[in-house]
This record gives sequence, C-alpha cells and structure tokens, in this order.
Amino acid sequence: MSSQIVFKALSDPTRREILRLLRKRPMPAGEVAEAFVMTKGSLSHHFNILKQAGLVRCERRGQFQVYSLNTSVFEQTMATLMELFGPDRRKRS
Amino acid sequence: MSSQIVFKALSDPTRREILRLLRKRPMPAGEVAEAFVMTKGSLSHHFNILKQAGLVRCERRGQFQVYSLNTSVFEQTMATLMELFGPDRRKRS
DNA sequence: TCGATAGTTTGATATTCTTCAAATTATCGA
DNA sequence: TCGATAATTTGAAGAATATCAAACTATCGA
Repeated sequence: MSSQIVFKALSDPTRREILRLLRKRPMPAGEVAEAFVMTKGSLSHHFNILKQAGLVRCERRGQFQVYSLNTSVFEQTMATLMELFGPDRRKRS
Repeated sequence: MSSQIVFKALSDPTRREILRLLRKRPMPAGEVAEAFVMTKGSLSHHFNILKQAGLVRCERRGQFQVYSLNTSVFEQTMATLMELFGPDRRKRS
C-alpha cells in the first residue's frame, strides 16, 4: 500500500471520524452515515478512499455492507511516520 | 496544534521528503531546494505549511533561513494516530 | 414478482491545492 | 552604498477534492 495513498486518506477529517467509529466495532455503511450530516453518496466516496488505502475492509451481509478497520496497514503507516522523524537510518517511505 | 493541519501537512509527498531531509540535520532553505526540481517559491510555500503545522522551525542565520524538525508535534501526532486505531478508550483527535 | 431498504455510481459544481514566473524583502561583502 | 545572494510573497493557472442530487444496483420480505 503506497504511503502516499494512506496519508491522503488520513488527511480528511470525515475519514478520520469514520475510522474512529469503526474502532468501536464493524458497522454497516448506513450506521456510520447516521453520525454525519452528509449524503450517503458522499460517505460512499470516503469509504472508497479508505478501502483503496487499505485502512478498512468491507463485507456484504445481506442488504448491508459492513465496514471494519484493517489495522495492519495502520501499523505500516506508523512505521513510516517513525522513519520520518526518528533518528536517520537511511530508509524510504 | 490542530491535528487537521498536521495531517494535511503530512499528506503531500514533497513535504514528507522535506522532513526526511531535515531529519539528517538542520538545513537552509536553499540546500533543501537542491533536492527538488521545483522553484524556490514552491518550496517556500511548503515550508510555510510545515511551519503552520508546527512540524518544522525556522531561524535566520545571516542570509540563510535554517529549517529544522520539531519532534514534539510529531509525537503528539503519533499519539493521535494511535487513538484512531488502538483499542477504544473514548478520546478525540 | 414487487415494493422497500441499503448502498453505490454518476455528473456537476465549488473549493482547495500545487506549481510557476515575476516582483519583493533581507542580508552580506566590497 | 551597491550589486549579489537567499528566500518569501504575489497573482494566476491547472489539477485534485468534497459534496450534492439523482439515477442505478442489489438484497430482503411478503
């Protein structure tokens, strides 16, 4: 997962709030949407970006699309951030 | 420092590369600029965003503006990121 | 099979972002 | 004081982003 895409995904406050909600538990898109004053279409757009970044996963459950966090990509991102600021050990992001 | 501003600052690849350079040592703007195929004006714009986010500091040294990392904001940002993904403990970013 | 519910996709619009070239400010050295 | 060097600021242009409304797709329940 390119860290560019992950950082872009994290740069939007709505998307960070989505992640915060999903931290509690996996949730269908509609339940996430209740927390926002935004159309479902807009939320769907944000879900796509989070999915592309690998930050969330999505599984259909009957009528529902259930979203959940993917913590492994998060861990890689933390590592990348550490490299940006930690002592110089000649690495790339 | 609002985490919104910090995340936005980190979302651009040029700015992350600037941080990576400054990790080695404090550097005048011109020396940073040598690493890019971009005008100094554009770089100056990125420096401003990094300064606003508190990720770098800047000190005039004669003709030179010497930029350096500010690691304390980075540490706060890591903490915020941890909150996004770590177990739910009822916090905000 | 049909209507209702859940969610996505599309097309348009307004805003924000990145970049450049040119003008401007600040400091140094002679 | 003047010219050169270092960097910032300004104004403009093009690309990317967020959002909405409306159309569309998929599944459920009766």
